[in-house]
Amino acid sequence: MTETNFRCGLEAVLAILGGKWKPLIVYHLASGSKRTGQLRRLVTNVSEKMLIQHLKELADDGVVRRIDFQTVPPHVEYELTDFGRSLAELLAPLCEWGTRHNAEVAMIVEKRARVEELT
Amino acid sequence: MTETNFRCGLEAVLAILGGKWKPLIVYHLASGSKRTGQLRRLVTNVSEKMLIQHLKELADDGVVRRIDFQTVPPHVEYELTDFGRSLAELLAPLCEWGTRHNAEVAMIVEKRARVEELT
DNA sequence: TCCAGTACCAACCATTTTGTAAGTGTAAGA
DNA sequence: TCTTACACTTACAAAATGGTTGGTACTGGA
Repeated sequence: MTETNFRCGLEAVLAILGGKWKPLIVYHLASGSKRTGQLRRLVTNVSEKMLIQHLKELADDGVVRRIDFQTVPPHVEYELTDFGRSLAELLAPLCEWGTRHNAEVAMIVEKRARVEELT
Repeated sequence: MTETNFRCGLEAVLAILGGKWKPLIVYHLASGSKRTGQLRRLVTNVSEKMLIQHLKELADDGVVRRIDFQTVPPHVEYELTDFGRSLAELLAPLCEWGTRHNAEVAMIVEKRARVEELT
């Protein structure tokens, strides 16, 4: 069995958080456990299906913990594990950068939209 | 025209670096300008087509600068802009985390591969 | 009795992303 | 003369990811 080897540490992080929604899910869980519906409202544009799927993958990978309160209607909460928290800590500087450069990035996104309209 | 609004700074970062290969491209350019072939060899598993495409997008977004030496055969180098460098700085802690947790992540990846074999 | 709420599933479909292959032009070297 | 190298393009195909819809079960409230 060949050992998985990453060229650099970044590949390892991307292997865990590389999904489209995963960084945002982990980010929102950094402030405390959340129910599925809460996450659905917090994560912009995510569909229910993809939220559930990525949560499942994050749980399988040991990044989040799923807590089923065994009630009806169902009450489920997701929280970060220690492993997940260590990942969430990495996201803080990204958030700060994004907040500082919000205007620049917004311009870039709008410029892309304009270019797309022309093609 | 509606203004692009991000729910959090992380969305802004993902809007720029969210492509599959973009974080790795920016990471490798952090150590200095590179030619296309060099990047191809450094970025694990990337196809030529996707490398070129993501480089183009990063150049369009002002993250990298493309330098054409106007020779034959062609000699082109890519380097980070100041904007790109500020992004690359964000990746350093991710690399460190990934290096520290290399073994854990490798196990996760291998466990996924085993689960996939069973389904 | 009916409806809302919750969390999730499965089937099917759509979209996006990626990969492969063949091609371009031209200087330099074999 | 032919081949190699470079960087990139285009067309087509494949794979991956994502979205929609209808469904499940069951308590509690209207």
